[in-house]
Amino acid sequence: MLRFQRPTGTQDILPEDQPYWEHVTACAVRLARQAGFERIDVPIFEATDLFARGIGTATDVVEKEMYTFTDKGGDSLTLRPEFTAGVVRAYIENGMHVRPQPVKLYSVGPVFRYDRPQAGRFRQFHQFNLEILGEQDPLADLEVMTVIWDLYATLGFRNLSFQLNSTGCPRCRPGYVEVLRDYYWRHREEVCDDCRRRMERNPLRVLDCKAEVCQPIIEAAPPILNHLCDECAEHFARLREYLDLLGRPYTLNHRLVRGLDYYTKTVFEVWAAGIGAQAAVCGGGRYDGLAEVLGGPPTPGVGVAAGIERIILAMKSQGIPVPPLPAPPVFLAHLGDAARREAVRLADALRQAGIGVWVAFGERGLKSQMREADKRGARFTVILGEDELARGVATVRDMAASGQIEIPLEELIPWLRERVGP
RNA sequence: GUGGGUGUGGCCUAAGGGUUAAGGCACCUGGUUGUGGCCCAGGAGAAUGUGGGUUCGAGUCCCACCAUCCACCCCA
Repeated sequence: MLRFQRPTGTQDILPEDQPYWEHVTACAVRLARQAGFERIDVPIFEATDLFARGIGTATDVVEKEMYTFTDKGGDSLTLRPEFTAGVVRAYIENGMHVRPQPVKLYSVGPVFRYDRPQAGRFRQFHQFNLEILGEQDPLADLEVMTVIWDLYATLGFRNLSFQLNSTGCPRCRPGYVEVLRDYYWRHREEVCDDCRRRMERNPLRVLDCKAEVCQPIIEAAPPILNHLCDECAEHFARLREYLDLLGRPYTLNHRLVRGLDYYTKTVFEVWAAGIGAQAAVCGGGRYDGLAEVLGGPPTPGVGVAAGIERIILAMKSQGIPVPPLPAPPVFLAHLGDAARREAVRLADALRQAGIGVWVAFGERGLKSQMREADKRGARFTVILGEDELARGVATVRDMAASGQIEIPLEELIPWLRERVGP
């Protein structure tokens, strides 16, 4: 009977899964750097109010998914449910508006949401995050999209679906919301209870409703794209023009509205098949009003967050392979006290020389040590016994070829370095 | 927060209400002096999620709780 187990919705990422994590994050970081993004690390917890104001009090994330606690000083803190609010806070707090604009930042790490876990959904999960701050050019929108796009392509994905929409800005959205309200008012008897409530609190979200009865209503609803102001329409048109220029296929989805309040203009998600009902592997968009809401100078911004667990799930489901992590190529077996002392010295010298070594522990028979060498996947097993010691040599066995030769101890390092060296 | 499925060694699986809960994988040790994989032998490892109840008797039936999985909601 286990005394302790991991908290609900968390997971242990075991060694056998690490090749996926290593590969995904390494690819993501490489692509981000290549496009000029610099790394920023922000705290895992922040003032609760930062998220409440940044994400929006009417959102599910803030209403019911935050891990909030009071610390010993009486401050209300919250484990970050996303990166953007913290990154924008850091931009403001560190006066990054005086740097050459825009500032392009990436982050990787855990985020936390109190949800009921299910396939592809966890309470602690990990995101790879990109933000471009201080730039209103739709080229910035394009760039976060293409870096993410290239990440999926580099990883080897096929059949991903890019969903794109524009949700307007404070100038045009209120007008559209009115049009939508009128429309829903006329259909108030036909839509679900949730949507009647949504019309009051968070009108755009009705477009996202999955209820059967609402589907025909949504289909016939006035699309927001017909109600964008000139600026938003122009922005969206240029973004689409660039996407077409690059030949990046996407699906216009006028129902895509996103759960966070801060989005303006561009919103997008990428969906993957085969990972359960939670198909979104990333989501993002533009948030031109966020910096001001957080007390900073007016600063346009656009960003994206990719869920690493979901990427890995989708890779496994699609059978996408990842390179193995390097393990020590040399296993050092020893027999007897004197040989063990020499083995300790030798292992130290090999590692100093940059050669990875696994040294056998304990006093065991050679058979046992050979079995271990095999399981550890060593390319060479170096055997040091009394015999070898007396003659100043080591037996080196090539595990795959099943052949072995003796090498004088003083030649061992160069001999191995030549074959497995750094 | 709601609904459904599932809980037997580390993992997978067996046990028609009736002996000391069986097997496979993995793990460890041997199979002549110091040699891995295949094979063989042996070993260690579980009071069957927890607590009640029904019964002469419960891994098996009932209830509750917990955990987990899937789905709703929402999202990464």
